Amino acid sequence: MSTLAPNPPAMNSKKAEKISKALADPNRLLILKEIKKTKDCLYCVDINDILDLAQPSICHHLKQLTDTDIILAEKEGRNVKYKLNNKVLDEYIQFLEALKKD
Amino acid sequence: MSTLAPNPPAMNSKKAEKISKALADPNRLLILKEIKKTKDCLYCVDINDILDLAQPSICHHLKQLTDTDIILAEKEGRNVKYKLNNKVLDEYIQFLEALKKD
DNA sequence: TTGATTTATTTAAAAGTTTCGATACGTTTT
DNA sequence: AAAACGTATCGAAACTTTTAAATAAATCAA
Repeated sequence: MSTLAPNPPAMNSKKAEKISKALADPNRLLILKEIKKTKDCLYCVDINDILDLAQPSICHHLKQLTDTDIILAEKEGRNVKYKLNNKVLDEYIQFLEALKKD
Repeated sequence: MSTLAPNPPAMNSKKAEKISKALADPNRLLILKEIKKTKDCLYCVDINDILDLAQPSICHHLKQLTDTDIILAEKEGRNVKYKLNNKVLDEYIQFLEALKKD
């Protein structure tokens, strides 16, 4: 590991702000809860049954979540499946923990 | 403890959504970081030096944070001092943890 | 009591987000 | 190849949030 080009920190205020924004919506929290329920990954197609929203709106919310990497998308034919990114969620939690520790 | 009137859960999606919203702003994250720096509590008056915002805007941001109880306000003469509410932050973190565990 | 200081509220404009219809794109099925 | 299916993008309307000027309210100092 070079001493001249250190890795950027895993989480910073800018990223934490974006993740907070991604979590700041009831529909997106519902999506995350559904992903949890599946125990593995959730198909985009199934979100239509859960949220009372038009397809472009669901797409928009999924984009907010994937853009922060809090969920990961994987294409499977014409479907897309989503799963939680534990790593990023943990980094966000560490950022929050750091607000209290001193 | 009565079995007929159980306590509401400490954290739920609605509250988590509000806290996420409160955290979803760079100025508010800066306020939280400043509170951490003070090691105890931050005076409202000092936030003017930190944020490049008019006084009513600072007041607005502090209200977003106090409304979720993520910070606690205490009046001291004509000043107000703020400190982090570890309890609520921990409850929020537990909510996030619950999104991954199954 | 008067003036200075600090915080809160009101109002309104600017900026940002959410929503959906229309439509495009990629993949599978027939 | 054509139709069907699932997802993504565009554009515009509705809604929410952020900002600050003006002003009010509360406390302190002279």
